[in-house]
Amino acid sequence: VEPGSATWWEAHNERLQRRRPRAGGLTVERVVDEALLLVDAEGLDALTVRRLAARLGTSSATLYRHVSSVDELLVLLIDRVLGEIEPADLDLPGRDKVVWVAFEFRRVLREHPGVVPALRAAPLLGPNATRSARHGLTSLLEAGLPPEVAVRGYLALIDFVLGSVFFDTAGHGGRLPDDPGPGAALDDAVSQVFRRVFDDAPDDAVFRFGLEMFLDGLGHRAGG
Amino acid sequence: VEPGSATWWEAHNERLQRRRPRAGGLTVERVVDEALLLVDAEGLDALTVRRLAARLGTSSATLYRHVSSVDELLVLLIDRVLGEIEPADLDLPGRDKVVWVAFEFRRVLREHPGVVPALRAAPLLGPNATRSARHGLTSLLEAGLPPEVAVRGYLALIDFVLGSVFFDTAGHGGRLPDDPGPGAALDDAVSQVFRRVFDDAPDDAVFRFGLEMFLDGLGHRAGG
DNA sequence: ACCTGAACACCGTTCAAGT
DNA sequence: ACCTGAACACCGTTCAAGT
Repeated sequence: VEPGSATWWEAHNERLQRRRPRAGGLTVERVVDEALLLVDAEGLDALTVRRLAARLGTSSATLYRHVSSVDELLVLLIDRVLGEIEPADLDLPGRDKVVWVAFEFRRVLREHPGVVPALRAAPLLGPNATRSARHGLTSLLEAGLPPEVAVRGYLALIDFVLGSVFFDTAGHGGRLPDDPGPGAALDDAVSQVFRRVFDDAPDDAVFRFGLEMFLDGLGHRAGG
Repeated sequence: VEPGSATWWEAHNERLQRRRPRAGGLTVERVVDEALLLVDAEGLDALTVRRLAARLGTSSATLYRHVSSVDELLVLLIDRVLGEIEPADLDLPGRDKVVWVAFEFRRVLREHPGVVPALRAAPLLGPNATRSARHGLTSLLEAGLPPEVAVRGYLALIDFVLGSVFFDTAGHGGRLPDDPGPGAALDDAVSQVFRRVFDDAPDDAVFRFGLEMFLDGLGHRAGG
């Protein structure tokens, strides 16, 4: 069974309930927590079975008694991170709720930039992923959107947030060069426009702008 | 110098002009072309120096005479792929030009799904990346948007396209399970909504929807 | 029954030795 | 001057041997 698939998650949950206490006190949760600490500190490349084992005071072979492959570890890591998403306050007006959903998803991913590439490892079907999808979609429905619009809208919104975070957390200081040097590649009329706009733009100007565009468009469909 | 940075690209271009013909007939272009074939056929994980060398009939050490690291190879690979983006037809009306830009970027990435994670390796400053950024931004300016709006709009649009492609090409059949099985994680009221919408939705329904939302929002700023 | 050292088949990268 | 076999320091994963 493919780690991260619906049937895998089912089997995983059964496994968790069936387990007996171990001598070493090592649990899947502890392994995943330590993996996240490692990724946060040194990036996804630093997450190797051997290094993780060393941090936990065991050998790599021992880790395979808790996690059956690196892929499975990544799946658990992602859902662990998505668990940090907080649902929107119930009293918020509709549009503000949608804004909250977008910013919360973005905040959590930006706090753990190393895990971003791992989002591609498997579909987002873990308990925390489905919980936040439920909350997100509910927010859009409460904002007055008909179901068809809300579902497409939620998924498109997630796409936009992920794309923003993908570039923002790439670790090369953004898409524009900090130090272009003389005769740099972007040194022409178009780069003048890019530069002029960015010289005084806050870090999340593009994200806020894109989100506003999107919400304006959504607003037109709210009447449904 | 960091591969992919503006100063690196400058040095790279000089290096290309200064080079003399090699005995084996192996060039950087040939190495990058073969790398793309390999990634298209077997995914990014299959792209190793050793395997690439074998396909080119040499040893791994020899490849290091053309490309100084895997990171550099990825940077060249990305710009190679972005070179397949075709500029919008000059006669298209403004809004259609923007739609073209989004769909072209999406088309090219979907044709080479394996390279998507590598987009994070370095800023997009290669010759083909800057050329298509120039064309894209020009299209938004021609659609009647003031420069500030056009720049933010272009970057937000790229974010959205990348996010869509990121999930669509993940190789696990999308974000929703094909075979949920009995009692699957999403089997509740919200999943009913997701399912109902998706049962008859074409593959790119979410992308088209998000793009329309975004363009509607942009349209309101065109007067600026 | 649980654990794990040692091994297997791979990596990226380097460099001394060859032509 | 150009090339490259062999080595180094790593990987993920397995399994026989230990407790």
